[in-house]
Amino acid sequence: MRVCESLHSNLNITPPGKEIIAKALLGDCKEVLKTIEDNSIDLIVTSPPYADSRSNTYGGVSPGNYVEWFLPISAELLRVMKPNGTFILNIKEKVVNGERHTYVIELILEMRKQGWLWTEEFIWHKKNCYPGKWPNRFRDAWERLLQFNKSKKFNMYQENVMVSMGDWAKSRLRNLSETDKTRDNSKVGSGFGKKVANWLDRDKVYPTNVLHMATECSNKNHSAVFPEFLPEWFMKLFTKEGNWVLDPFMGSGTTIKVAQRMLRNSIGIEVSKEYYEMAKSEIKEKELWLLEDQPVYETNRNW
Amino acid sequence: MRVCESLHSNLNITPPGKEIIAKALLGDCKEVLKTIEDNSIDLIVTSPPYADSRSNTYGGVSPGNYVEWFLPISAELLRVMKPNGTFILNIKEKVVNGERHTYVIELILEMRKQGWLWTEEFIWHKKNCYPGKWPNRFRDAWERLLQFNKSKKFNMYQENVMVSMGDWAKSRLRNLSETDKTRDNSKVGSGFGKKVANWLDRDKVYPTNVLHMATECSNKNHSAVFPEFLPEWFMKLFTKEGNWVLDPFMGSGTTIKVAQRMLRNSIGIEVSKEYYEMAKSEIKEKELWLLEDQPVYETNRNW
DNA sequence: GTTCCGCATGAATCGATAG
DNA sequence: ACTATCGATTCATGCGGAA
Repeated sequence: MRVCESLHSNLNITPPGKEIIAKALLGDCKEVLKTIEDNSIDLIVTSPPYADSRSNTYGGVSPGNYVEWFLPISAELLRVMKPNGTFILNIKEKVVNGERHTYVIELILEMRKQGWLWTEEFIWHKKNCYPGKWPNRFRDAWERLLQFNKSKKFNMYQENVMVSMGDWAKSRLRNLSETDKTRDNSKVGSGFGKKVANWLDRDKVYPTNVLHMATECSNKNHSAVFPEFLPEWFMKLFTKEGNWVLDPFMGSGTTIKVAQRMLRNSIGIEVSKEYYEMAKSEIKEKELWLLEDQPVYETNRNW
Repeated sequence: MRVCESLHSNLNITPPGKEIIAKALLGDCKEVLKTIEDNSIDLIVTSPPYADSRSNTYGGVSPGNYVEWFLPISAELLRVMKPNGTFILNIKEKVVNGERHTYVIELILEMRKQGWLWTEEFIWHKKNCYPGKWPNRFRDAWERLLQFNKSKKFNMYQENVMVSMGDWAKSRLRNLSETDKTRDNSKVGSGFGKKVANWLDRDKVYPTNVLHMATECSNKNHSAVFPEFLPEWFMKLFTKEGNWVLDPFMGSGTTIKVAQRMLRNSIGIEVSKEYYEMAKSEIKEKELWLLEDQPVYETNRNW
C-alpha cells in the first residue's frame, strides 16, 4: 500500500515509515560530488550541458574540450555509485563544421578506460523535434541515452516498464492462451507469487531500447529540455522505493522532483543559483512515507 | 516522362536514351574495388557483414579485428567516390561480454583519419526486431546508418523524400498506431499510375533523421535483412537518374536491383558465389531508358 | 472477395555445460 | 580460466488456409 501525498495533507496524518529525502545542492558538481559517500547511489541520471550550448548558464564548454571537462566528473560518479547501480547519460553530439563532432564517442572510449562498462545505448526518439530546414541535413529527432555500469551484475526491474500490447495483437493473443498455458506448465515455476504476476502481465510486453517520448513543451526557464518521462522511466527500471538517485546537472530539478513523487531519495547538484532556487522551491526536503510493496505503475504510453 | 519496363516489353519499343547498367562482380571487394575508377561513384550504400555473424559466408570477422579489416576497404571507397558523393554505412555493434562493443565508434574515428567526414548518423528504427528476453537488457530495435562524405558540399535532393503532411500528422496523433503504421509501411506500392498532382497540392514536410522501416521477412536465402526501403530511400535522397551507385557487400543484390528499377547505374560486389549468382539472375545487365525529368516518387510511408 | 487465425521465423543474447 | 556450442527466451510480420 502506498500512502499518497494528498492523504497526508488532507487528513494531516503523519504515517509511520521512512523519510524520503530530496536534496538540492548548489555548486560545481565536480567539487560538490566529493562530499558524497562512496558506493551510495543506485541510479545516476542526467542530461549535462551540451557542448557550446547554454553558454550563458554553464560557461560554454567547447566541443574540443568536452571530454577533458567531463572525465573528472565521471570519475567522481564512478566512485559514488553502488556496484550494482546504473548511470544513464543523455547526450547528443553537435554539428561542428558540417560534421557530427566526435566528443561523445570519444567520451565513451575514455570512460571505459576509467572503469565504466558501456552496457547499452538507448535511443530517445523525439517525435516532435525542433522544426527547421537546412540544405544538407534533416531535423535531428533522436538523442543518445548511454547506459554505463560498474559491474555486469546490476539491478534491473524490467517488469516495471512493461507496456500494454496494441488491440490488434491483444485480440490475437486471447485465442492463443491455451497454448501459452501449456507452455507455462512446462516451465519450472519458482513460486506462487511469480505465477500471479505472469498472469497479470499477460497483455504486456517488454519495451525495446528505442524510447518514444514527445519532448515536453514546458514553460520553465531551464534551457535543457529534460522531460519527466526520462528520469521516471529509468527510475522504474533501475531503482526501487527508498533507493538513491543522483542528478549532477539538476537544472530546474526535474529529476529530484520525479524522484520524490516516486518515493526515491535524491540528490541534485546545480551550479546556477537561479535554477537551484527554482528546484528548491518545488520540492520538500524531507517527507515521511509508508514504504511497503512496490506499487504497480500503470503505463499506457507507447514506450 | 518515365518509360517503364512494361511498356518496353509489351510494346517492343526501343526508346532513345542512355543505357542503364547493373553490374554484379564476384570477388573480395577489397580487391575488386581496385578495378573501379577514381571519383566515379555518386552513392555507396552497403550493409557489411556484422562482426562474428554470417561466418559461414564471409569467414566471420571478429569484433576485435573489425576496424582493421574494414579500413582498407573504406580507403578504396574513398578513392572511387565522387567528391560530391555520399557513403551510407549500415552497421550495429554486437554485445560482447555484456557490453556494447566499441568497434563501430572506433571505426568512425579511424575513417575520419582517412579523410572521411562523419556528416550524420541516421537511426533505423526496427519495430519488428529480434525477440528475446534477458535479465539485463531489452531487445535491440535500432541500427546505425552512418553518413560519410568526402567534402562538405555534397549532392542532396531533399524534396524527393518528403512525406505528406497528412500522414505525418496522423501518425503523430495516434498513440498506439505503431502497428498500423508498420502495416502501411509493408505495402510496397509502386506508386506508378497514381496522379502526382494530388500529392503536389498537399503540404509536404521533410523527414527527420529517424527512419521507420520494418525488416523484410522474405524467403530469400541471404541471411542479412537489408530491406529495399533502405537503398531506395538513400538513392532518392542522394542521387539522380543516371548516377552511379555502389554496394561493395551486395549480398543477394537488393541494392543493384533497386538501382535498376530507379534508373541508376550500379555496381555490386559479392564474395560468395551463391549470392553472386542469385543477384545476377535478378537483374539485366543493360537496359535502355528514356531519361528526362526526375520523376516524383510518391511516398505514403512514415519516413 | 474479405477478414481472421495459426504458424514459422528472424543481423539476438544470456547462462549453463562441455572440451 | 577461457572458448565453443546449445537451449531457452520472445514478438512483429507475412503467408496460407479457413470462415
